[in-house]
Amino acid sequence: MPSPPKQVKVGRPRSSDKDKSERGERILNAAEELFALHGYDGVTLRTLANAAGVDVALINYYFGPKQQLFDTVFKRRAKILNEQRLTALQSAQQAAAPEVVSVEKIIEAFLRPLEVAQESDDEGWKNYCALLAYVNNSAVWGPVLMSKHYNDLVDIFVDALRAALPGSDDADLYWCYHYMSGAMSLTFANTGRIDKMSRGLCRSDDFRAAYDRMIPFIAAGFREVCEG
Amino acid sequence: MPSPPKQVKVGRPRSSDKDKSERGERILNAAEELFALHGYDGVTLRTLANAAGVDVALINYYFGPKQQLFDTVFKRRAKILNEQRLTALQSAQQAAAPEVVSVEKIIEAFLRPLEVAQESDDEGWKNYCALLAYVNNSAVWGPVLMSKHYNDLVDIFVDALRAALPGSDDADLYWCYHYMSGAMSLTFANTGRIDKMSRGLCRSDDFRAAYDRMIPFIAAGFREVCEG
DNA sequence: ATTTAAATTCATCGCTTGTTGAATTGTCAA
DNA sequence: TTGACAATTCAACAAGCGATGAATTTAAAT
Repeated sequence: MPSPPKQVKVGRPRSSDKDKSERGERILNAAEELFALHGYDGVTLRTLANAAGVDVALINYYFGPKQQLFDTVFKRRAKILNEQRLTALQSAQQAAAPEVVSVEKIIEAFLRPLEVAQESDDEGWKNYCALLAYVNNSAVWGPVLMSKHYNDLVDIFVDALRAALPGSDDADLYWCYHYMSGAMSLTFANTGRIDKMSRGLCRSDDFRAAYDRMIPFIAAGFREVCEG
Repeated sequence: MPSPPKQVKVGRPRSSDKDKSERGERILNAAEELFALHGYDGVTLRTLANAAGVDVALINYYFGPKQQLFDTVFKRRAKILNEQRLTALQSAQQAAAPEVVSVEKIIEAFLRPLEVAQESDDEGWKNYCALLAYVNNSAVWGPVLMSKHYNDLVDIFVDALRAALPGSDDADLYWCYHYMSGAMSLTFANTGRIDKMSRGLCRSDDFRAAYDRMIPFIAAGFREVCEG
């Protein structure tokens, strides 16, 4: 019997073919998911092409070589996350004016956008959080990509923390920020580790539980070290 | 002119050849370093063989397939670290008896072996800490390897924390432990991130600075969430 | 002395890798 | 209606992948 008409057509698709468009986005989404799960070297362009329902060569056509694709994937939501964190901080500052905003509110502005993203129905954010943990903890990617896309935000948040914790040493502030960064990336990476560790009592995907406890935890840490 | 006598001999080496022995260890050490830096898929057996000064086939001869090698590398120092943490906790408990040991002392027992290892002249521990961060933050390896090699220790430390923070909820304890785990793995991963972030004010390899601040930070967090 | 086992190198297997050039088809402006 | 350009598939490239069986040399056991 003849195999079904595969209908794989070469050349530019008709613009009426709706699912033939947004292919760039489909590539980015699949890349985000796969990179988050397997890391840079754990993903082959063919696996990725297959997951995105796209020919291998198209990846290079849109995004250039693999490294550039990785950077593009990482940058995409970094931009969004930065904006959301920034506006959250600014509105907290306005609400507190003329007083300086409290440590809790600053940390809330830092974490809330992640929690909202995770609870949203855009599955991509879950993947991005895992990717963030991968990059943040890598000695190869971390100092490059994190610094490139997040350093400006760090400056702003450290400024706010310095104002909220008057007289504190800058080294203390940066170290505490680093602890927060580590706790944040592991927690929102959603690895399933805490599920096993607690034998099902806590669930990795219960971001509300993670978020609610994390704010007092981190805030108390900052206070203890920076104004103790 | 004739090339210099390469002298690559086949067959079992003379036992007098000192540098020909301990080849298994050399493979493990090189694997530890490379896996920590590039992750599981970022390391090829040929690169590894080259770094260890060994033939490719020897890796399989000693450690079986690649996955098994990875597990062996991870397990090696997990065993040591577990023992050191455990004895540190037990001697803290003896020193505090008949009182229960404080939160600070428990966290100290958890972190101190890492700090000591990092400051030691065994370079391998630095690599292992980075590997730990990689595994801990990976959704693929984390729930498997961390649970396999560290869950027993978690139980013991959570027990101690429960005693130090009477009346606290177990979910609170596990979440706080998770935050500690995240802060620990990023901090000791030594990625160089904080150097860039703080523009040289803090240094990734200043483990003493990281350790000294981390204990009050984490302890205050536990207290706030679990007995607040 | 012989035999058995351990430790090593080498050559090779069948597949997979990232990347690219050429061919094909469609759009859109001149 | 033609010509430039955008979007896509296909086929192929050289290089590299993990794994392994065979050959070789030495050590240890009998």
